[in-house]
Amino acid sequence: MARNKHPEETINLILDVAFCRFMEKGYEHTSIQDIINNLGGLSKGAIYHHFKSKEDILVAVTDRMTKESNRLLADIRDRTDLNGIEKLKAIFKVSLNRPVQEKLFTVAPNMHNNPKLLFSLLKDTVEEVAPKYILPILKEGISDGSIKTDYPEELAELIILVANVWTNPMIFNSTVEESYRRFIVFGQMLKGLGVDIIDKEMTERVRRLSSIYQKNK
Amino acid sequence: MARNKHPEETINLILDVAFCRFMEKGYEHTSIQDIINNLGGLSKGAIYHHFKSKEDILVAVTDRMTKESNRLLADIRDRTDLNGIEKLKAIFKVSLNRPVQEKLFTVAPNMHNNPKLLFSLLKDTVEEVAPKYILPILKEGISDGSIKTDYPEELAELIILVANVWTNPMIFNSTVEESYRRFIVFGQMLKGLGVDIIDKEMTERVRRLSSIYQKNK
DNA sequence: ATATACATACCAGCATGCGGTATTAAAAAA
DNA sequence: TTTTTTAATACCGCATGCTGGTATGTATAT
Repeated sequence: MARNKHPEETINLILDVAFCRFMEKGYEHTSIQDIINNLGGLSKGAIYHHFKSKEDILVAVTDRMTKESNRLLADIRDRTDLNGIEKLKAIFKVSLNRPVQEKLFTVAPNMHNNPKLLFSLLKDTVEEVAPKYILPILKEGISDGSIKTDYPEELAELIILVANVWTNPMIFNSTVEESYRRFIVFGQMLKGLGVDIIDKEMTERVRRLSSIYQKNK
Repeated sequence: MARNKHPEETINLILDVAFCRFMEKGYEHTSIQDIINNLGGLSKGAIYHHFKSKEDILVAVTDRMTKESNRLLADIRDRTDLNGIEKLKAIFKVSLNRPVQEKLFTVAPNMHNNPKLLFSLLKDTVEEVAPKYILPILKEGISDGSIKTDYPEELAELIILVANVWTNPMIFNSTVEESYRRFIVFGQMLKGLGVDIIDKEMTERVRRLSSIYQKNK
């Protein structure tokens, strides 16, 4: 294949293919050759020109995954028309409704094959999402009186970790009803911590999302 | 090396070495050869005689890790001198005080290198510990009136997952004070869910445990 | 005698390294 | 402006060493 005038296209192609392979077969069971075979003519040299290792590809893939999701969170965080607790509620509402979520479910990744990718996302949740997006919102909520806690840092971690991990059917497989009940208990947990934001519309949305996921499994 | 009259010793030796290597270098970065080199003369044939694959070794290692901990839980679950909520409290008290916990901290395993091992433990927590040990206790608590919830299955998962994962410094690195605050927020969460079992003695124990871990890191 | 507990030799597949080539953009020369 | 030079980039594909795993051999315990 001839040299590409726009190498970013090549990089994106590699990431696209790698993402799909990782999701379908898992990171560990995807070989570089496997990626190459789905690259449409590109070779091993191309990959190692743009990425320094297989792991480097994984990092790039996960970065791309979290980046757009985090942009969404940043938008809500920086709004001025909502108070703290309203922003928190908005985050969950938007997260549940973004199309990417359905798209991801359609690819139906089985995180059981992907401990490495899973852990990257876990790490991102605690080390990036919690302090950069949830914590500022909680602090704002404390200021404006809509949220009460003595430990905003820890509360931010707990909330987003439980939401992103435990209620995630890609990680902990569950039936539609189990997902639904998990989300309800999650809501009770939040309420018990003084953050009452989960409403019927959201729990129903979880039911729908979960059934979409089940169908594509 | 000649044939061993007690093959279980060989098995245990392999598991001991593998455990250490996995903890130090991570499962993925530990090669079979690496294990062999620390086996004192044993060869590849020995390993593949007792274990069918590298992954099989990992499973055996994690099984050995969880087995004794689960026995502890079973003992409490089957006691007749405590009601539901007292058993739950006993579980956390005992878990925090067992010597194995300190021993494990002394090896100071870094779960960041071990997504696969971590995920095994995660899976065990949700699929074994929650339904087999925590759930029966919750149900007993519902019967005797000491615990109230409409979703005992999910509550069991949530409680033990947050306890085992989020408050675990081996997984989510944290300072002594952060560990302490996490555990307090965990206690608040439980209280909010109608399970008030975390007392001062336990939070102080967390502080001590965490400082032991920090020292050995 | 035979099943068990290992040892040894070997294999296919893997990630990665690397010498080489084609293409492009930029600078220099015309 | 056009042409030539230069150097950096994009890519190729085989070589290499290591990996998990297997096949087969051998000695020992029962």
